[in-house]
Amino acid sequence: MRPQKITEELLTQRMLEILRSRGYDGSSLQDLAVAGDLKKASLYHRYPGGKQNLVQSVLDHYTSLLEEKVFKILMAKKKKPKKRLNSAIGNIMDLYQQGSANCLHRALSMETGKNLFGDQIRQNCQHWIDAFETLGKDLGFKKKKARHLAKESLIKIQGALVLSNIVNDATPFKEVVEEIQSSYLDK
Amino acid sequence: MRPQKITEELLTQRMLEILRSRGYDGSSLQDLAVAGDLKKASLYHRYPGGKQNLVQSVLDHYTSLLEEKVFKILMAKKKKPKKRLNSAIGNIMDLYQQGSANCLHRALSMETGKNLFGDQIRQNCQHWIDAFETLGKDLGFKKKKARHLAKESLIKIQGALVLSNIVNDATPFKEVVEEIQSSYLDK
DNA sequence: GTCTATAGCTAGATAGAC
DNA sequence: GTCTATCTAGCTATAGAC
Repeated sequence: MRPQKITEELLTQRMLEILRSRGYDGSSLQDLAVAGDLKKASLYHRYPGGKQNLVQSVLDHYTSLLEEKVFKILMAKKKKPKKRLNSAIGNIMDLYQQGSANCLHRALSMETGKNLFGDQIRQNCQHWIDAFETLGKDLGFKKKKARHLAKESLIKIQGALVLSNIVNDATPFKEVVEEIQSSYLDK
Repeated sequence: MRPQKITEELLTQRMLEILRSRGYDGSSLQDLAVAGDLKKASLYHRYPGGKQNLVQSVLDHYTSLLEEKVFKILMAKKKKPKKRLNSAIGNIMDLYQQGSANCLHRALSMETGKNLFGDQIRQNCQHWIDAFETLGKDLGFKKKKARHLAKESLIKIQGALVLSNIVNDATPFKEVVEEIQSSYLDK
């Protein structure tokens, strides 16, 4: 077997950057191949199902990033809630590159991507809310308040990413992340 | 001169619906022509500059909708601030069809659209913040607090539209709109 | 003002050499 | 596993009839 020019892991990361900034329709196989220093045909060897298969694979990677770096940490009942929050917040900052990178969910939520990946994206959002709700309850908030804070965290992060992306300035994202952190710690 | 099959106004509205749901790259001239019951070539008669010219025209219409139905109303110093808020909020609900429709800004903010229309979209966001800040100050909030509420209104609306679109449920949008209204009226 | 026809290109996808 | 070459379908865009 001939060696890979680029590892699956690195290729996925490179393609994630293309997809989150250009969306499904805006990312051509040409673009995605170039990002991995490959030719189009090589992508079909790795992803026999074509573009949809390829993007699904990137979305799966993104999903597991969220699960590992955010949701699992927030729900790790054995650790102190405050530590969990701070750890998850740090990882969220990384995931969105301090506010300069888009959310893949948003990039794949235009009509085309919505039809292809809607269920998984919806589930990820649900897990986000569930994880933050668990954290809120562990920090002593009542269920209703915990649920509200959880939804608000998702909405504010999404909105701040949209705005930061539009104005080409990560400040809205950074401010919102701090606000979310405070909303859980100020009691 | 042969009569138009469809008015400029109605055609623009139809194309807005395509563009806000599919984005720039996801909306083909074929799609846009069909939405107005026209052929592709007819669009080139109306928009000689091609796709970019056409989308620019839709964005201009969207911009003036925001200016007329939201920003001007919020800043109409002669009327009572509470009336202005309620009127603008009602128009925002209409503009986003109670949460079932996307924001065109978001749809055009992926890489392609960002490069083509970024300046105008950025300016619209700035006007949103300025208008809500003016309202906040007129309602008696201090400048800093008014500015914060204004930014928050934009971020929450954008985030709620993303979420409502993903989960196919307008509830997040409706809740956020009510929260924003309350944040200005509860004092 | 709208249409048919078509140019020229790029998209996603496949076949087969190395 | 990666490549060159190629297919077909779709894209943006243009020319010219009515």
